[in-house]
Parts: sequence; C-alpha cells; structure tokens
Amino acid sequence: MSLPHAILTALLEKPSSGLELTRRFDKSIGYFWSATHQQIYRELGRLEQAGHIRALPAPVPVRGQRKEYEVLPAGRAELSDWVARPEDPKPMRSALLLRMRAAAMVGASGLRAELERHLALHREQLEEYLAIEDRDFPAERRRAEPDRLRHLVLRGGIDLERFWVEWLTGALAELDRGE
Amino acid sequence: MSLPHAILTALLEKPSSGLELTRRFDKSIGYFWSATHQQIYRELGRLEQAGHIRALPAPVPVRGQRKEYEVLPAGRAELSDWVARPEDPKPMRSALLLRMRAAAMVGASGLRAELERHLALHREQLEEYLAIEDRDFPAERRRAEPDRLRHLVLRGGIDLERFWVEWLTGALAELDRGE
DNA sequence: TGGGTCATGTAAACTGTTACATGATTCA
DNA sequence: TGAATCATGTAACAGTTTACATGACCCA
Repeated sequence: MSLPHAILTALLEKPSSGLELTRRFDKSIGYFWSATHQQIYRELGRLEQAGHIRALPAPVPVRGQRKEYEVLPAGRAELSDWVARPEDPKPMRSALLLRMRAAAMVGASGLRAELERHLALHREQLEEYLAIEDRDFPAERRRAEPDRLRHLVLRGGIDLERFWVEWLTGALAELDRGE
Repeated sequence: MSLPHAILTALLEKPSSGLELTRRFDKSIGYFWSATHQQIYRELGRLEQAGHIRALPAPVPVRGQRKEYEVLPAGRAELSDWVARPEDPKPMRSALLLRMRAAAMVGASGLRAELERHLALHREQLEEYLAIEDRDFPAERRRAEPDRLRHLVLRGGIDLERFWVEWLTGALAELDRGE
C-alpha cells in the first residue's frame, strides 16, 4: 500500500503529469518502488478523489491533453503521517534462490548460465547507481538533511547491488568446486 | 509466477497436505517465497487439474479431511524446465527506503525509531538463519550437490540479513551525524 | 456433548500486469 | 494530410491479502 506515498513524494519533489511521473519512476523512485503508467494514472485518480492532490486548473479538461498535478496540504499531511507509521519488512522474494532450491531436487542443468546472467545484470545496475551518485552527490561537503537522506537511500541501492554481485560470484565459485 | 514451482519443490522434498505445506513455507521455502494457506490450497487445486501432482488415494474425499499430495512425473518435468528458464530479477521494493525518501521531503520525525525497529527484526532473522545453518549444515565435510545447493540458498539469506544489519547500523550513525 | 484444534476451503477487495483504445500535437 | 509521438486512459486478468465458513477429530 505504498504506491500513493511514492507518488506523493515524487510530486512534492516536482509537480508533474502522469507521463512525466512514469518516466521519473523509471529512473529514480522506481528503483525501489516501481510502477507502470497504468498504475500511476489509476492512483492519480484516487489521490485526486481523496483530495490529496489536484490537477492544475486547465481551461477545458480533455482526454489526451497533458494534466499536471500538485500535492495539497492534506496530501502532505498524509505523507508525513505515513513516514512515521511502523510497517514490518516484507519477507524477500527471490525467484533465483527458489530456482536454486528447486535445482537441489531436479538437477542444476542450466542454472550456471542464469547465475552468470544475473551477475551481469547486477553489475550493470551497480554502474548505473554509481553514475547517479557521481552526478547528484559529488565530493565531500556538508549537505542539508534532504540531500543526506536521499544519498542514504541511493547508498542502500548501491550496497545491495554490491551484495548481489559478491554473492553471485561466490555462488558460481562454489558451484564449480563440485563439478 | 513462481508459487506453483515453490510448491512442486516442497512436495518433492516431502509429500504433504496443504496445511503441512503452509507450515513448511512458514519456516523454510517461505523465507524466500512466502505464501498463505489460501494461496497454497488454490494452487494445489490448479496443479492437480494440470496433472502435475495428485492426491494420494483416499477412500472418500471429504471436506475437512487431510489430503496428501505427491508430485507426478509431469510435475517434475515442468519444474526441471522451469529451473533452466531465464527470468530477470524483479526490481526491489523497499517501503523503508521509500519512507526515507519521503522523509527527505516532509521531515524525518519518527524515522529513527522505525530504522531501529527494522534493525532489531533483521538481527532476529539473522539469528534464526544461523540456528538453521548450525542444525542442518554442520561442520566441514564433503557434501552431495543437493545439500550444497540448499546451503548456498541459506547462505544467501544469511548474507542478505547481515547486509541489512550493517546498512541500517550505518544509516543510523549517519542520521545522528546531522542532528 | 461441547469446546478446541486440525484441516480444507470460499469470497471479496486490492494490487500489479498486459493489451488495447483514443485524442492531441508536431512536423515533413 | 498523414505518420510519429506525446499523453491519458479502459478493460481484463493474474496474483496477493484478509475475512470468513465448514467439516472432522480429539478429549475432558
């Protein structure tokens, strides 16, 4: 139940239309809370209904025409509440780990290639995050809290990709030891 | 779309009834592919329809009466295919990271407590995994492939919990630096 | 015999995914 | 003017979650 809050956050960062939001999800917030444009439009409708956001006044609302949204005070209040709301971490879901467990029962043929493919993908993602860090959080300097928090989040992404790269490397080595 | 394969794997490890499966999900396969008993019963029905599993012959099938399933050759073949089927990792989803990003916009009050709570939960989970490792994969000895694969999977869970413990510890320290 | 637990299930609401539809704008 | 692209949406379905319903079995 976090999509509306992801959208509120994105809109506070910068008022946007549905399509702009979709694009920003593809390369920012979406790194840890992804959504398709259909989900986003549906949720924008609900948030507007709820009085949490509003469309900037347009002369005549027409389908197909750009509609820009901004957060209303009620929306900001809801987001602020949500930040302090406790919520347990969801158990992880990894189809890859599940595959390995299945492989223990039916044989590991084809598994090696998949591990290598994932390793390459995680390396790519890591590079992408590091490029963003270079661009958005340069050098050592005292930063304001918003920037420090955003940087912490990005660091989470970076460290997690590093974790997978290392774990997959180790798993491949371990697979080799036995064959 | 991995729940049926999680169930096939669990049933190959040991034929079971729906409730037994639910319990084993709660403390084994469910660590990386969780499911409720409702999902499991529905999926058992589908797998039986598809001819991938069968209920052990019972005199008269009655609601409320234990029904044990086992995997049929077709089910094993399907699982074997699936293991080699490529599938990209899903983008991660972390409500906690999203909260931090939201906190950058509306203020971080209440966030510290939530980070600490998550840190404690991840420490607990780590302990649980380590206990399982002690129990199921003792000492240094040459092991057969199935065991080595299962151990790799558990290692993944352990390392991931360690990752979160370290990251959360660092994030808390970093939060303190500025207040 | 009646309450607790084991066990299997149904129903509804919500979230996420995939495919498609429609109008507006731009520019060759 | 017609093709490409921008932009907003609808519809149908699959997966997940939550609440509830029903029957069997055990044992005090």
